[in-house]
Amino acid sequence: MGVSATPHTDGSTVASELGPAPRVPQGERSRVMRLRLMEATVECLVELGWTGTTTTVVSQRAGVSRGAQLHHFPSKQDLVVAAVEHLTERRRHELAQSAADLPAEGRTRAALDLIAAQYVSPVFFAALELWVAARTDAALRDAVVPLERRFGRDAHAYTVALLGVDESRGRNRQHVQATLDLARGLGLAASLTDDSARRTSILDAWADTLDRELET
Amino acid sequence: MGVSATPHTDGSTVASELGPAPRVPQGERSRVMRLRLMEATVECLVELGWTGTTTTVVSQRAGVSRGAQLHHFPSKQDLVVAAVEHLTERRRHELAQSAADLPAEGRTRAALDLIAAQYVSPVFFAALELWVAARTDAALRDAVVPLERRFGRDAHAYTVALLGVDESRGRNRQHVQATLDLARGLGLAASLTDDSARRTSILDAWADTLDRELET
DNA sequence: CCAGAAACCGGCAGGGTTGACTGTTTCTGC
DNA sequence: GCAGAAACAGTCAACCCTGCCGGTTTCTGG
Repeated sequence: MGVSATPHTDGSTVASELGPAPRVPQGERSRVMRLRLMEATVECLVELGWTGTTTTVVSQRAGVSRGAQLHHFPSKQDLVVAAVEHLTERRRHELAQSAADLPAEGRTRAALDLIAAQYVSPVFFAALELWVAARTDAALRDAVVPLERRFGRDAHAYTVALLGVDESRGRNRQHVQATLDLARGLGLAASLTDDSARRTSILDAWADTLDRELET
Repeated sequence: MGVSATPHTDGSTVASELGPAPRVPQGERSRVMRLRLMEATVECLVELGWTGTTTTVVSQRAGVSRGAQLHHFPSKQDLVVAAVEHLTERRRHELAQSAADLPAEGRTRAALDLIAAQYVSPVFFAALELWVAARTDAALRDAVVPLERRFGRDAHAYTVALLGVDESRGRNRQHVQATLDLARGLGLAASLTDDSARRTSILDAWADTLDRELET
């Protein structure tokens, strides 16, 4: 056979050759692999939905062999639960990050935009897939409910801070919760059709309402 | 419930036995079969979710042979699309039916209960499954979007009538839409955990707000 | 340097879903 | 009453998803 070209390395260059062994510690390799798989899972949820998120597709998209995948996540349950936790962390992170400084003028309206943005985003759509799938999947539900509860608390606290309201006064607490539930409803609507104009109009009115209804 | 008819056999009963030919016209038989299949599809969506709604399970639940099912709905697409239309009709029907007479006292709050009830119900959960699945399924989306749009219009008109508002005034239109989106968000939340107490509290506050914000 | 462990690989079997196919029964029009 | 059409029944092949398996490579501790 052609002894000639095509030695595996083909790096027929001089000597040095790079240390053939990058020498990556196992803990790090494992961490990266798991992260890649969880990220790919979330991507699949966004683009293909819950039904389209199969272990095979996830491993392909992550560029991970099926064997390696099964090594890190023995069952699909394990993978999905890890992905849910990962996703929740991402949502909480995006939440904290978006706490930009708001203008004094029209602060409420600007805050509503920040909040609504959390619910009109790929990350929310992925969570929505999990949320709906969990309704009829006991195991998934057990994983989703507590995480969502925690996220809900964070979102609530975040909204309170953004709007600068005193929760103990009047019905401020209810108004904040209504704001979040409204945002969820708007996000759900946005998942099928782009209705940003309608949404803007509703939020405009809602901001004025809040300014009148919130007790300071 | 009790699936009546099932005239199979095993009726080892006495004599008379069969009225030899019930003589049911084909059009009627076909209509009944299709209806049974569509109903079973909706039931499966509610209880098993989109993923669990397989053609096999549907045919079993409907008490229809696989052959007959495939005769009426050649592909799963056909079945689901028909079920979506059927479901939309049911939703519109429930809508119209629930227009009970409201007390003059606390009319707004009572109206909100009627509206919210539309979004905290098995029928809504079935629609939710379809809604979410349609996000990543082009064919399903084409079937769902126009129907949902029409239902949205009906729901809007219904809400306007219930609340007795003049849409042309001020931001009444936005407030009505916000009410519906809020209801959607509450329904979504209710699909995972029973939070009726929280929901009641929010609606209480929202009723008062509406009474103040709606321009007469 | 060398066991042993962990990470990684690709193929395979079992189970399930879909839709097509061949018959059989029931109705319709003449 | 009789063809022909529609409704109905049950099975089968192709396909996909999941999880397991033996084997290989890479790292870790001594």
